[in-house]
Amino acid sequence: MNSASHSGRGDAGRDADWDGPAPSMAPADLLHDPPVTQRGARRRAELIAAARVVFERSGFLDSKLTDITREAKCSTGSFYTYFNNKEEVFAAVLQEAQEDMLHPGMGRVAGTDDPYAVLEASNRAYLEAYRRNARLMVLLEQVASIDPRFRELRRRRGETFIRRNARSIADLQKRGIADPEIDPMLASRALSGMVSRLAYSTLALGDGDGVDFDVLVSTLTRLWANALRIPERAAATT
Amino acid sequence: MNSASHSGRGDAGRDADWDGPAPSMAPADLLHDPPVTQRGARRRAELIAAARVVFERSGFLDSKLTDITREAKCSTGSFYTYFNNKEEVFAAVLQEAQEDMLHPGMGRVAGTDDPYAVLEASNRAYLEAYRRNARLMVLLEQVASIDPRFRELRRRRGETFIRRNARSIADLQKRGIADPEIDPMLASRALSGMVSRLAYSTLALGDGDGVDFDVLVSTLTRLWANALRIPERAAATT
Amino acid sequence: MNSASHSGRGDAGRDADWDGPAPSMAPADLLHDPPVTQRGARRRAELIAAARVVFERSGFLDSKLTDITREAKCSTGSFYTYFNNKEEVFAAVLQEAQEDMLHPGMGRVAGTDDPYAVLEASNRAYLEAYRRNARLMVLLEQVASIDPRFRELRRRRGETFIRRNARSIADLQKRGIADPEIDPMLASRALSGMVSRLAYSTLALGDGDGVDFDVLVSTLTRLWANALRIPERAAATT
Amino acid sequence: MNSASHSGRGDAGRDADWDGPAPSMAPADLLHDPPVTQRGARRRAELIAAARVVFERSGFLDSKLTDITREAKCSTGSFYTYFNNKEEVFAAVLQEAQEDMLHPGMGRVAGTDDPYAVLEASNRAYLEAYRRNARLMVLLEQVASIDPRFRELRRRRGETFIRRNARSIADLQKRGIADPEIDPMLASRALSGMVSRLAYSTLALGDGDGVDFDVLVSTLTRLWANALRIPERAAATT
DNA sequence: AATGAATGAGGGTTCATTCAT
DNA sequence: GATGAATGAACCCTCATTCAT
Repeated sequence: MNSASHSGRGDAGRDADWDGPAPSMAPADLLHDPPVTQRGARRRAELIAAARVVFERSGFLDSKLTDITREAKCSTGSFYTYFNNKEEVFAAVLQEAQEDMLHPGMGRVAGTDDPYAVLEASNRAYLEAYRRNARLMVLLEQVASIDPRFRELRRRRGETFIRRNARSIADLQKRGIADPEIDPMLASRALSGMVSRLAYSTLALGDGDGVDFDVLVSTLTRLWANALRIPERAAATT
Repeated sequence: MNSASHSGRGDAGRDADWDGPAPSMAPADLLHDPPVTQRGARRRAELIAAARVVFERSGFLDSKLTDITREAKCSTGSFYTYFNNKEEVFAAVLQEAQEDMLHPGMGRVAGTDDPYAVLEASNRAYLEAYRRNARLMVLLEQVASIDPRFRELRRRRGETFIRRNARSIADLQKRGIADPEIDPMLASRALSGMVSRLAYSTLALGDGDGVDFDVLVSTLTRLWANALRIPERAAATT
Repeated sequence: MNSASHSGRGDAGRDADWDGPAPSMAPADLLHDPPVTQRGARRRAELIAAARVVFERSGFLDSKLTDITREAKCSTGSFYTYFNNKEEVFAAVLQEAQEDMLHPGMGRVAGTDDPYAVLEASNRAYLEAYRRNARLMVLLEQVASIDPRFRELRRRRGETFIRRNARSIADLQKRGIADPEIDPMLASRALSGMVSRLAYSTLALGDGDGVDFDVLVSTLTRLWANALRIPERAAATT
Repeated sequence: MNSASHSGRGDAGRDADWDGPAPSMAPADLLHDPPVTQRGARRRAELIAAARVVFERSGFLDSKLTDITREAKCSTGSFYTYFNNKEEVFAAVLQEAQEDMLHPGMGRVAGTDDPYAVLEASNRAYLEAYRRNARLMVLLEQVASIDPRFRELRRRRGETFIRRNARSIADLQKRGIADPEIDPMLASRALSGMVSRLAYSTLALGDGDGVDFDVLVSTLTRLWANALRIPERAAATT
């Protein structure tokens, strides 16, 4: 049915059992009371948007709270009405991007069971989402390297993908399409890492400058498929 | 002769063309005048050792210069006799570890040409070196995410491995052992990334807790070999 | 007729000449317009009750206005409908307790003129009232040490007792029961201070842990009586 | 030999067993490393002197750190070389005054055993010391009402006097000079409180304005003596 | 060379009070 | 009257770097 997917929702509706209630990207322990009025909600949103702009422009460490409030055109005090500190706005910024990052709404390989095609579509969706949020990912790396709470958050985000893909791999093994000798979880860890790492270095940092996006997708897909010994155009058995 | 290697020195003496003069891990613009007297050299070494201890204990950002001088049992002022700032000591700390990290002195798979065996040995050497310096790698990630000079340094370090491995892949392709359809440089980028990423997450961060080291080596090797379609025990001779 | 009394109302009706119009515990310049509607009165009372809870829990300085409004389950803005600031609620809190503190409603040593008995009853009544309001007295000390207006208030409260007791002493001297050599006012100052100080340290702060309340009363009474050379069971009649 | 004494050292050399090593007025847990150089010691002293001036002028709460450094003519940073915060300088200020406050070097009633005379001398010494440090005592009251650590410090300071005086009382009782019915510790608590309280209100706050100092001494002494039933001019038995 | 005190700009954070809704 | 968001002056504290001794 489904296969390796960084994000695909081929098994939509059935993964409610994965991460519990809803995999929040924000550490719960630093959440401020949410605003009550409409004006409050608007202000909060403005601050989050401003924060994203400032963070992406200057990085987390070099962003001063006043930069954010200046960008949001409000007073310092207002910031503290909605957040307790810089970490907390950053968590809110991530929260906003979360949906797009975890469920890139992949290109729906409608009507195919070809694992290779599904894999490719899934990779493409993941990489496209990564590209859209590249600046944010750089930020996440930065903050994760500084603050353990965000390190944990990054880990959880990673685990979501890893488990999802481990399932796909196990599934393919069961169907006799993938190398049965390989531990699905560890393989997923390695291959998911391969994809996210390459995404980070090429899409976020701009390493290996000018790699063609499609080549990126196809190469990663081919390596992934090869690694698991998935036949290129596997007889898409009915 | 040689093959995929993260670190091997099978091609020793031939990499002079890589990074120019001498692949130093320290950004040149950070270097202080070296000490002249012998006592000075000792002091400097003590400071570097102390810095490593402090950095590994508290992270780069939370390490204060006074923490380092206190650990080194010397005055604040003395620090500036040997280094211009925190970045510079950190560069020196990395420099000290450089030898071990770039040239893990792999076990020289003496007398074999089997690409798979060479690959495995090479991966093992890399991962062992990584494990030895895990704390430092976490630090490098942290500092690279903060300071562009170290980001560049990390990039260069990565490129060293990537090019080395790209060369091995091209070589295997020429010998008809590896999938010729794949771009060696991009594949190397992806696979080297896979290895270093998994090393980081399992060995440095302790993710996927308790993965057996040998399983790590063999899984990565198998995935790598599969990805390139290298036969497991390819009759590599001739 | 009457004697040393920290609070007794043996001389009720005659103290109109003490502090002017009405001995209010609240500095007049702090007073807000009183509420008009009935709902307003209730609100105000709720805020005062909440303030007392919060003040006693956190002390004056650490109590934030929002703590009080949160405790009173009303908005920040509403606070300012009834009070101008923190000092003013505190004054209101004291006002509420004033009756109990100034006029402990002592047990009316009915039908006796024995100065010793009256003294003891009076001390007991004072200490009992002190015990009931111990937390508030700690607060008063705190605020008095911070705000001159409350320092003045505390002084006036003290003077009330001091003058009352000075009168008793003078009376006893006139009757030949107390040491005539002593200045009644200064002696009252000293002895009233002795009582209130010991009340503060033992009942409010818990010093000299576990002093029995009755021992406290009898010791203070004995010391007071001795100090003035009042005979223990003086034939006080006539 | 000796008798009630707030400070007297009639029993000098024998009280080493009272409070242990040395009754420090400063909470140990907030002490900064002492300066090493002479310049450092001077600076520290200047800051303490400046702090005392500022504290006495503006009170603890209204004194800003910059007021102190301005008064001491040094930078903000220097302050933190010697103290961690306002509390700590205040502790240092108290420390400096400690000697004078705990051991006022009483007027040495040389060659007399008359308890009354000793008592009077002792009270005089205490009150003189109090007068000298009146402003500081107001400060101590203020800070103690705010910070539990100083509340504890005040308590300990008080206990020193209380225990000292309790001994004297017990001693007099043994010698048949004082009322044996009274618990020495509680009596000491009450009477020591009487003295310190009156000292506070008259000498520090200026209540009962213009009480003559000698009258203060003699009245307190007489009340104290009376309270314990010490004969005015007890037969100073040889 | 070594020491450790001196510097001070700069940031985060608080919270009483005001005011638009 | 009630609400709760908005304000921003004020202050504490940090710490890399310099410099007198």
